[in-house]
Amino acid sequence: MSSSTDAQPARKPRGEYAKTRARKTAILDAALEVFAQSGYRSGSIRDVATLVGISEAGLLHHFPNKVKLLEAVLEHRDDLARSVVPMDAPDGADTLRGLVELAAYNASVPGVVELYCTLSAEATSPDHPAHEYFTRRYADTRSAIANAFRRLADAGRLTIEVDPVRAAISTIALMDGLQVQWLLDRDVVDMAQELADFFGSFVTELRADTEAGSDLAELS
Amino acid sequence: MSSSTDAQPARKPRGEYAKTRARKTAILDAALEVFAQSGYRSGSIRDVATLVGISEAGLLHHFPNKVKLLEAVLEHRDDLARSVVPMDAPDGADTLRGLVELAAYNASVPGVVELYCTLSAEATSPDHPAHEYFTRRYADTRSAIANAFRRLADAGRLTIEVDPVRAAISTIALMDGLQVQWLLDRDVVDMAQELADFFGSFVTELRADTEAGSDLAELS
DNA sequence: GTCTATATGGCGATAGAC
DNA sequence: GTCTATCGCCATATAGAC
Repeated sequence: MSSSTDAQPARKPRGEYAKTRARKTAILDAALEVFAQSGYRSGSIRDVATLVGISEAGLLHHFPNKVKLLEAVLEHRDDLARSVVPMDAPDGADTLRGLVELAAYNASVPGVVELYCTLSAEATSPDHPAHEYFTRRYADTRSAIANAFRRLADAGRLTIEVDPVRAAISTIALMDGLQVQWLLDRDVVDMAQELADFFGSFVTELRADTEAGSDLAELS
Repeated sequence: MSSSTDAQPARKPRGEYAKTRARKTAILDAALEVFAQSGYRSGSIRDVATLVGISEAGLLHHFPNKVKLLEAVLEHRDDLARSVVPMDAPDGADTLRGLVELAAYNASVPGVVELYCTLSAEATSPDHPAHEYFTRRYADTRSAIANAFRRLADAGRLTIEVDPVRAAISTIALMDGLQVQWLLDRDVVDMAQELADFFGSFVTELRADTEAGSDLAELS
């Protein structure tokens, strides 16, 4: 993505590049925190810069403007999520288990959860800079989860007849909605448990295999 | 709530009061639209005033500051929601049906849905002016719906054993999450239908009685 | 009850020194 | 690569005229 190394091939073997990269990830972490707290529109580049300990102009050297910064944060985050959930596993149950694990993991990073809740709501407006991103992201997630349900249905592991796409919609809705309630009152809501129970209500043999996820859940 | 009629009992029978009230509701409607579009933090009093067709100062005559305006909008909206959903009906099924009807009605007022999605996400931050409001509101709604499930369980109308509070949590989560997806892509999601199906998966005899709600759903 | 005018301050972004 | 300084804009809120 970045073009900072395009021109110079192998001259000047200084430690500069590593330093820049460290600074960049520091900025991304800070941006995550600020955007999570205040949303994108109200969160200020100034706050991010202060949190990192540099000036506004210093920050804008690394990310040319606020929108680019947001996009970088979202991409950064998506890489991580993709590593937790095997979205196109041959066994649909693995995907569902991955989602439960993700819910459990999320309970350990409230800042990230806050960012996504706030942003996905904000980005509902068509003129929001992340609107396209979220529209695409939801469509992709929906079809990936629908595929998982389809594979489970083919394997005869669904106890009732369900429309895969609609089951995917409900699954995502449940995950999103649980996050809001969890953020407002963390003692009342166990996101991973509710999600696992939801799956358990129409998928066979998911519960027994999901112990790893349950262990993770106790970290919260 | 308002104190504009407190002092003067019956003197000066002019049309002034009515005019003020009309202006006030016009402001509330505009505020709803602006806050829905941009969220509370980014939505500006200036935009609201412009939309109504008065000046900023003129608006601030009716609502002393931005926070008071937000509170008025939320109260205004809650009155309406309460009139749709019988939260403590003796028959729990009536409450659930009310929720499905509410989901169907919501599909006809995207601005309101947007407001609540954006605000509830924003208000997740403890320092948000509406944080207390949403915390309390979610707790109240949760216990009301839990009561409905409890009554249904007592009447032997639940097909599986469920914890009333957890069922309430999932119900609310589903409703909230469906709203985000619906706002992003209104053709893919039918909020009322998904909610009704969810209830149908463990409540008996809800489907047959809910025709009125289904009719409403087709308005979207 | 509504206006204009203004005080005060935060915002994103740019220019140019080091 | 980071800084200071600054521009131009928009925000909430107040003061005072009409």
